[in-house]
Amino acid sequence: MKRKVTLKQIAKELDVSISTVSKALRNSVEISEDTKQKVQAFAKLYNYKPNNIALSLKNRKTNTIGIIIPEIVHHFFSKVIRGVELVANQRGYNVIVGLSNESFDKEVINMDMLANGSIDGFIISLSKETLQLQDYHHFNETINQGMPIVMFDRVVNEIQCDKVIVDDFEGAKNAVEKLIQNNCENIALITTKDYVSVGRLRTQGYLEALKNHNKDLKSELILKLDDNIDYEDNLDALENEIESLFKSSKEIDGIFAVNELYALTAMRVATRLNYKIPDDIQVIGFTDGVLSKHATPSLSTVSQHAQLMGEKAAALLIDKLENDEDEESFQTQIIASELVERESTM
Amino acid sequence: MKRKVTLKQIAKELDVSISTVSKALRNSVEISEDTKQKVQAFAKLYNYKPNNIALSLKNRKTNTIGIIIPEIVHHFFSKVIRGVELVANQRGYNVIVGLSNESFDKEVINMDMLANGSIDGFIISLSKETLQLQDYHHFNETINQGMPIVMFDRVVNEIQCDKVIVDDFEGAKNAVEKLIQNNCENIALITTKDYVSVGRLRTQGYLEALKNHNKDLKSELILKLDDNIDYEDNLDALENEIESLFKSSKEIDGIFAVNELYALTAMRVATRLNYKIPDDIQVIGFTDGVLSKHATPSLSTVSQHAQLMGEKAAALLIDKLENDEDEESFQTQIIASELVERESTM
DNA sequence: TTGTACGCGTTATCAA
DNA sequence: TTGATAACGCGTACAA
Repeated sequence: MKRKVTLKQIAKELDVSISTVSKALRNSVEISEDTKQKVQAFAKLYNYKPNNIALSLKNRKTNTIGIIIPEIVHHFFSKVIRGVELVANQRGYNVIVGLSNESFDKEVINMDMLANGSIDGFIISLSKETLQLQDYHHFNETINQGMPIVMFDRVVNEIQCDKVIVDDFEGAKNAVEKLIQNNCENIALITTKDYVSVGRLRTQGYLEALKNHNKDLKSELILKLDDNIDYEDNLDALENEIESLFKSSKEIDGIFAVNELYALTAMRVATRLNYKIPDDIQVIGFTDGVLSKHATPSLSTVSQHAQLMGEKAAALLIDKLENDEDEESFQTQIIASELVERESTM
Repeated sequence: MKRKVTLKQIAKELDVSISTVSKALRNSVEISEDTKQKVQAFAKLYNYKPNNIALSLKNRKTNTIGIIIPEIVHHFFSKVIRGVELVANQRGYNVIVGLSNESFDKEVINMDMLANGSIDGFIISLSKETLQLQDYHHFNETINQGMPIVMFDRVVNEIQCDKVIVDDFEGAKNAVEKLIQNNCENIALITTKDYVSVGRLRTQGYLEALKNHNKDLKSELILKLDDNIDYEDNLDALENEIESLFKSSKEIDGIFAVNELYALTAMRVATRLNYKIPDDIQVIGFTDGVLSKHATPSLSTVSQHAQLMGEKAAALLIDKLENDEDEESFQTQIIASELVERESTM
């Protein structure tokens, strides 16, 4: 087992100084051809590679970016990571992943672990708990220490940084207008409580669409679910909620749901109640997930272009890292959503 | 914007030496209570945290582990990451993620990027291309340089290291025996070409189950698909292949598929051909994915316990990292798979 | 009780 | 053309 070889070892072996070796390997003109050849050959033989940690310390630059997300077993977030990784790698950066698991404390701990020199900047989507507590001190502290942050998807006005978001409002509005176009008269909304920013915006998009088409807002058509409950492990509860919705208003002929699970479950409940999709009821969800495509009938969705969000976030961050001029200007990039029509709409 | 504070700055500010500060912060008995208090108060005020990079360099230990996977937008792999991250964080490690994207070259590049000091050890699942090329030099080099590797799921005998795998053979055998128990007479197998180790083992499990129950092997019941084709973007092609299978042998009443997509598509094709599931045909897939649970009918699967694999892999790696005694003994941990029965079987 | 010196691996600057 | 030195930030053995 041969340990990793260092400049020092090469220098000793060849009986030259460390700095000569360093220069020779970087092809400095200061060094004679002879020495260069000798050193380079030796280095190649022993597969010398500079130690990244030493370089990071010296350059005060790790070439690593940290991404903190609430959950990784989720298509949206894993696609974002894929996008981040793609751009990061292209530009010579590594990606270190931290999971907050929707917990404020874990978010803080993870950031603390990384903020002490391990990375050059953060890409973050807020945990639900953080959104509820509205405690953003850890972000502001990090930013104050000169470490740039790019937030995506779940963002918040209180934090001054670059942001990448999807046009939740427009996406929702377009989806609902599509349903209206398709002659839906009573469009239900299945959404989350308001503290999750994206849920709120999508709800507003729904309202706006109704307003634009002079449709009355009927409160019995809106189902606000507690996003803290993991309905994935509790499908019965979710089905019951949705069934109540159907029963409280028998004329529902369209559904817009702010996530995949709600939309899918709505389809299942509707089918069980003998509605035909899309003839009796049309459904659109807001998601980048895979379930929609494989559902029967397949579910029309508002696609969020998660991977693109990741790519943009990484590009934004790296641009900031590599532009020394620390102009304190922040931008918010908005990714256009896209309505993907499948069998659940006409 | 206050930059991160260092020992040096604190020392200067308080007019003591750097080492005094260092010792005071670590509560050394060498330092007077007075000085300690003063230093600690100051450090707290300025939120001093030791620089990880400097520590890594000094200790030649990064407390970071690298995980290289073929693909992140995939439930199996993201669950593995979740498991790795869970254990790593508990034990004070960070996780840096590299994606090979099923490419040999990217696998090598990613490992090179990380192997030069950035991490203490690797957790890896081989890319398809690596499995095909059977070129494992980069792993052996890494191991020879004293960096431990733990491989999971897609492993290979040629590499001497710790491994975590699911009992693909047993899992497949049990699944097929379940179908036999449920009175299936003609059980088809939808699998991949043999270079992917897990596909091969699952195929062998199928064969073994038939043999154990004195069933003849009918080659027309076995469909071997090219795993290099991304059927997710090419569902029609997949459906055609499977439809041919059905047509070449009309008596199929059971299907075992080595992944979720194959199983799901088989169900869809069967339904289209007017088979009733599970009455006419029963189906079992091998997967940890979400599609199975939400499919109609829901799909029975052999669960791989991906998160547990990640946890075990991380524990194995960290154990090795923290046991200085470099006994060269490698173990292979086998995770028991579990048959999850849903509506596609009786 | 405090401070000095050294080393982790690298590069840049300056001296020889 | 080559080498010595300092610096990045930290911890520790040893000296004062």
